[in-house]
Amino acid sequence: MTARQDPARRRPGPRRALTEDEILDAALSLLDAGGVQAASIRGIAAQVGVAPNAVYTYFPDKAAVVRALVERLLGEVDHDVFADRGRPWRERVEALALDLRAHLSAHPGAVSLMIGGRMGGPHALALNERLLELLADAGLPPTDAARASYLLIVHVFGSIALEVADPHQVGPLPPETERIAARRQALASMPVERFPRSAAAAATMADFISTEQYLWGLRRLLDGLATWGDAASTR
Amino acid sequence: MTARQDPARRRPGPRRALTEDEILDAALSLLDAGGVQAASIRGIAAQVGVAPNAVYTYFPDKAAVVRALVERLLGEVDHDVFADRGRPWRERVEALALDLRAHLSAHPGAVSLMIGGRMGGPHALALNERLLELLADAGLPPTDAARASYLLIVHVFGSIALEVADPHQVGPLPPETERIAARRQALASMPVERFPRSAAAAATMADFISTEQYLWGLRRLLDGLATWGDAASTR
DNA sequence: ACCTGAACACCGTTCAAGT
DNA sequence: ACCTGAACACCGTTCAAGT
Repeated sequence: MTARQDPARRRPGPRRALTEDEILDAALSLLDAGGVQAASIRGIAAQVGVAPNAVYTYFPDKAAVVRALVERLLGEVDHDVFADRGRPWRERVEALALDLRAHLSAHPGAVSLMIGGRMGGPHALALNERLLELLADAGLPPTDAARASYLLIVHVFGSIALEVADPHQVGPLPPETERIAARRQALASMPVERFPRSAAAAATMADFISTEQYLWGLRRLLDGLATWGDAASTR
Repeated sequence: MTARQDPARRRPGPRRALTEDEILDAALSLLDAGGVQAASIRGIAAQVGVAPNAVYTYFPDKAAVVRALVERLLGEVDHDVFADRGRPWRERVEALALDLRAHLSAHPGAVSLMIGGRMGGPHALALNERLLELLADAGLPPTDAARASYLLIVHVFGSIALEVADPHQVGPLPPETERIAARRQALASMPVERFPRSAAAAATMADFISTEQYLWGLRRLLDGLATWGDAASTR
């Protein structure tokens, strides 16, 4: 994804005016400011002060830019917060989940890009590796750890994807208090007679801090893994 | 989303040449054949034999077409398979989850459209209502049912989103055997020394039928809900 | 009311040319 | 090797005009 040239033999022409990182900086700032559609090749080029097609000197196509950007964001996750083997494994999973969520929510526009691709770069794999180590520490045999890690990944990315799924807004997620107010307002348009339970559920959920629901789900999931692990060990 | 005209007072001009459903048919066939980018307003118009801007007589903008399409797909889910209150609630949840998965996997291109929006139409709400009824039957108090239903929705849509996340392919998902072969082939490019656990996990998971992993995760999740429900009832 | 042709302001990507 | 201008084949959407 990175170094294309070995810094030896590069004879003619000007040195490159840009770095791949500068291009990704521009892409990310456009993504944050204007959402997915604002992060165009032409927009990036304009931002870094270059002709649109110059970007193709650094990346073969737009998909490569997106992959590199996703990789960079995943690389920002701090592994230390859940690498501490002294703490209970459930706490470590929660720390990882919260850290991932914090990083992804900071760039709502990037979430759909992550889900849209395969997330198979080195940083993605490194995170997966840590999660599998963690589940091995928890006592899960390798096959179960594999399944459990995938389940956890689905929860983390699925939760955040549904959370940021609001095409109206661009830019950073508004503070939680504003989002509660917006949800409450949306309730008014819900036909209560036809969908009484959904209306009641929406009214209840509107007040939840999103992080609360995220962690609640994660804990139910960990409960499921634990009971099943226990059942397996007594089999 | 539908009827814009009451069939009274419509005096001048030609009767409308199309129906909203014909437009959605075209959108869906393009989506299935060529993925999200093929389902363009211009493509739809060409498919139904009309100028691009004629579509705007039926829908205010592309987002409205997408919303209507999502609603239609969600409306195709058969409520009977999980409405039977005689069966155990876990079986009913599994039936719903499998049915939803079958419908969504039939149109891989539509998955990102569903996650990208709010899914707040009548059919989406009707499904949510059924799920909440089901969880109430299971004995969950309303607040817990609300949280649990959201958790289940995250699992269903998150699983399918990650599953179809392969921008290379368009059209229907290949049969499971082909996908296993593809996953096995992708393993070759994984750096085993750097990511031993991920490599082993990928090797294991490659052989799993996806439906198997989907149901495995769902059951862990239901286990978590059950233990927690029990704990709550003994509180 | 519904459809059309033409246009506007965008895309991603390619190609030939300059240095 | 890197960048440019120009072009190609697309988008979604709007507008004035026809019936």
